[in-house]
Amino acid sequence: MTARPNIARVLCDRSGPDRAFDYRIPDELSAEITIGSIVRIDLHGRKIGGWVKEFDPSDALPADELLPLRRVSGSGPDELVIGLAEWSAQRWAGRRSQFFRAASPPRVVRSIGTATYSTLSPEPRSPATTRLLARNGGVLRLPPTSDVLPSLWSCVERGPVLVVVPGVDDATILKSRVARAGVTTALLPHEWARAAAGVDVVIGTRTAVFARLPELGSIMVIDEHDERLQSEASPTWHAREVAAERGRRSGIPLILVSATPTPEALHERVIEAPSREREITGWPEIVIADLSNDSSAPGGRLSSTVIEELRNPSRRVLCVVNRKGTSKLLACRSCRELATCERCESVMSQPDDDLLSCAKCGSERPMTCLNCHGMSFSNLRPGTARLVKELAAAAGRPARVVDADTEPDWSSGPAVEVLVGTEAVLHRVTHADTVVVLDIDSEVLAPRFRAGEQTLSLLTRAARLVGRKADGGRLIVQTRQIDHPLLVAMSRIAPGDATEIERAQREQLKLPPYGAIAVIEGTGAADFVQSLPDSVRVGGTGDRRQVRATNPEVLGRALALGQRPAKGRLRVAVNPGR
DNA sequence: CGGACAAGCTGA
DNA sequence: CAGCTTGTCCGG
Repeated sequence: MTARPNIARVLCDRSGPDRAFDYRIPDELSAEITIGSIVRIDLHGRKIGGWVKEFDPSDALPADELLPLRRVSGSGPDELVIGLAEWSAQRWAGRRSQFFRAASPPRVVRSIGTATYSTLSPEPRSPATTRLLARNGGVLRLPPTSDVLPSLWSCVERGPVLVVVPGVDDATILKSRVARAGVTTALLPHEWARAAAGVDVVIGTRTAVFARLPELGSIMVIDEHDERLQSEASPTWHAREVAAERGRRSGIPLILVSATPTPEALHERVIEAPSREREITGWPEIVIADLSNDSSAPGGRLSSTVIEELRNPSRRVLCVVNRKGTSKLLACRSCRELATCERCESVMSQPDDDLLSCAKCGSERPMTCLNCHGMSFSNLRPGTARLVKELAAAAGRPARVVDADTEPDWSSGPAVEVLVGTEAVLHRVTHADTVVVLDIDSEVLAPRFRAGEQTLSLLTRAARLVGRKADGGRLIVQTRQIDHPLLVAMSRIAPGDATEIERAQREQLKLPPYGAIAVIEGTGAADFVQSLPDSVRVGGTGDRRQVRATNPEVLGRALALGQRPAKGRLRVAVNPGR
């Protein structure tokens, strides 16, 4: 143990400067303070929180010229995680305090308990994962219906594992399965202190990648292709990339698990793919339905393949409609009747809390449903409302929209309802016999560089919902581009080929991971990009600019040098998801 | 972010 | 030129 520190360099929390200031450590606090401690400080006459990130820095003022620390509030991230947070702030051009907060417990932790490791090493294990671990990690391509548990057990054999999953529900389910096997676990962020003390398996969503852990044998990122692993808000940090950096810093392997790995995952990594036979049995039947020369559809939105499926009353069919357009329709929450105008029958909007108004003729009425006198309305996308009628007519059985307000269960009547929803429905409904993707083209052709990646992610999600072909699972994908290579590869159950198509395209266009992009938005965008060094290339006009660099490190360093406007808005999104 | 202070604006 | 508003700077 070195001499007691006299000075603490503290990074400020919340608003204010994203800067660190030095404080004198009073004698009575020196015993309990550590690097990462969460402390209270005085700054400019205000009491604020912060993190100790360094002791006795060489460029500090003499201790007697500094203000004293007020108190130590509790435990925070350790040195490894602090380094990871600082690296992330640079990589995604965000505030350090934001990442430090992600690395801190949700509630004050006064003391960290003792480790609870078990000596169990459960079976069965995954030989492919064991091989990857021996080669310092890589990509495990696992068909969507395959269980990840054997892979996790392979990791557990090596020591404590950090498992990052996309959704909160994924985390809770996995945690209970792991606990049932007699292996000790901690679920983040709630069990931050338990994880910091030491358990066999730490599970959480993307922020868990910043968890403080006393020792670690490996890291797993499950469903690496899932968009939820990336923050939608700026800074647009991605848990996969942070996990990779954490693995590098700790010298431990990272296992990326996905049925359809992204180009970022495949980049410079060893890949373990399933046998052709396991691949085929691990996916549902995938049918590509041609919409381009199929006239059986009224309105041209349903192919004969889909209509046939809809007419089979024993099959639970879930139709996914892609998000398109932003205008909204109001539908009664109780009877689902659309809010239409009594005079001109056009749709009505809701200018304030208790009034409906007609956009066409201007007439107004209270928020009441004409059909059932219900007083509560929900928003529908115009496409969805019309589509429900079309689908019900084609199916000869009722169709119902599933959104945030409706129960996701199938009706138990003589004929099962057809369910309809936007992509979010794939997270709400847990099982179906068939998923119909009504318009994959709007996904494949979307004007974003991740369009292909997101298409594959959607298909993987849908595949998991219907299950294996042997169990009746079927995935019908409607398209007007029957020859699209991505769709052809998927219909042949060759996700390896599909991910390779996507990877090669990114490489050719120098898009991530073969280059780095930042999207700069806001009134300060023009001035900001002008102030950047020559190491980056800038494009775009007005309040929306793009910055490109050869790699994320160069981009991060350049963005850190940019002049942020004193006033006006600026959003910097590095390698954004959307 | 928000307090401090300096530079600009207004009205008698 | 006092009294107020607006802008810019900076914090240990």
